[in-house]
Amino acid sequence: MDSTVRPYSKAYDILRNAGLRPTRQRLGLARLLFGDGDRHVTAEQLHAEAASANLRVSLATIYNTLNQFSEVGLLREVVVKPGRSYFDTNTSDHHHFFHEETARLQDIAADAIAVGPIPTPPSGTCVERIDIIVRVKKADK
Amino acid sequence: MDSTVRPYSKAYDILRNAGLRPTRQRLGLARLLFGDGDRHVTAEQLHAEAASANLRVSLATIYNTLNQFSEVGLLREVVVKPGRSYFDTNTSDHHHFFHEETARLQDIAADAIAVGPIPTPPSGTCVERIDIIVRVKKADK
DNA sequence: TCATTGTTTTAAAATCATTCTAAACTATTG
DNA sequence: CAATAGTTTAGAATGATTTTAAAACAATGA
Ligand SMILES: [Mn+2]
Ligand SMILES: [Mn+2]
Ligand SMILES: [Zn+2]
Ligand SMILES: [Zn+2]
Repeated sequence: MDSTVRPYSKAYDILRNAGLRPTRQRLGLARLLFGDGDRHVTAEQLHAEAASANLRVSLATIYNTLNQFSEVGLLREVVVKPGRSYFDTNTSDHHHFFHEETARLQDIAADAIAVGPIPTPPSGTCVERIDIIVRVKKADK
Repeated sequence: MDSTVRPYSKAYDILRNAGLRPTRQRLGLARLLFGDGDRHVTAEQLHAEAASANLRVSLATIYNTLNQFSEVGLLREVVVKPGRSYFDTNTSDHHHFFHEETARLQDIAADAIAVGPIPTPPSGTCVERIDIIVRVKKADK
């Protein structure tokens, strides 16, 4: 609870619960990712942030960690832009604004968009997830 | 109209109307893309299809053409999967099922999903497009 | 505490989709 | 046709991501 006194205890618990070894790199990245509010990060962004925080982590480890965290449900991958993956610390049901110019994602609460019934999925398939992306751009004056 | 007699006349008109020179490559690709119903293709798929149809086109030209067609509104790019771009011959307002296992897209008519009002876009921005992707997977028995 | 063992990290190379370059080719216009 | 601008292409380059294999580390239980 008191992350001033034990700054890694929350990260530690998150990793323990997920069945991942609490290594220095994973603890540091978990703290950056889950320390403070919901986030949408790319691998490069997180890598830069880790460097700023004096956490030495290779880019390969950033990718490994983001993928592992996604596999165990700590993160969710969001696909909005060709050639780049975003990882979302908000794993609950919700949607996104995507700012085309700045390439930033912003959450939309699930209950902020009323979606009617979805057409019956093709036979033999079931719905796994519904993604709604509201692409916005700078309002042209 | 009668593409049996003048097999390229439709493709020719499409290119003329779009202000693109009717080259052999573009005519052939337009015929593959727009010849018969709505399609969702990747660059590699179209390249393979062109080869099967004895149309010699480099992959660079496939990419150039898909991008040019998208710029003039003949195609629309759909982002559903990290690391791969899909191009949709259906440029009208609609949504998609995405089959995770087969990586195939399938149209959902715009009026088949009732979407309530979207939350007000962040200040200074306006909505450019709303993408809904219903991810489906094989129904686990 | 220490040795053992399996896991993780990493630098570096590899991969894959896509774009770029610059030279050869082609459609268009006069 | 000739001249010109637009197009195609092989091959190189790019950029994100993954893989490799060797070194570093965490866990376990004498
Ligand atoms: Mn992934
Ligand atoms: Mn593009
Ligand atoms: Zn989100
Ligand atoms: Zn479509």
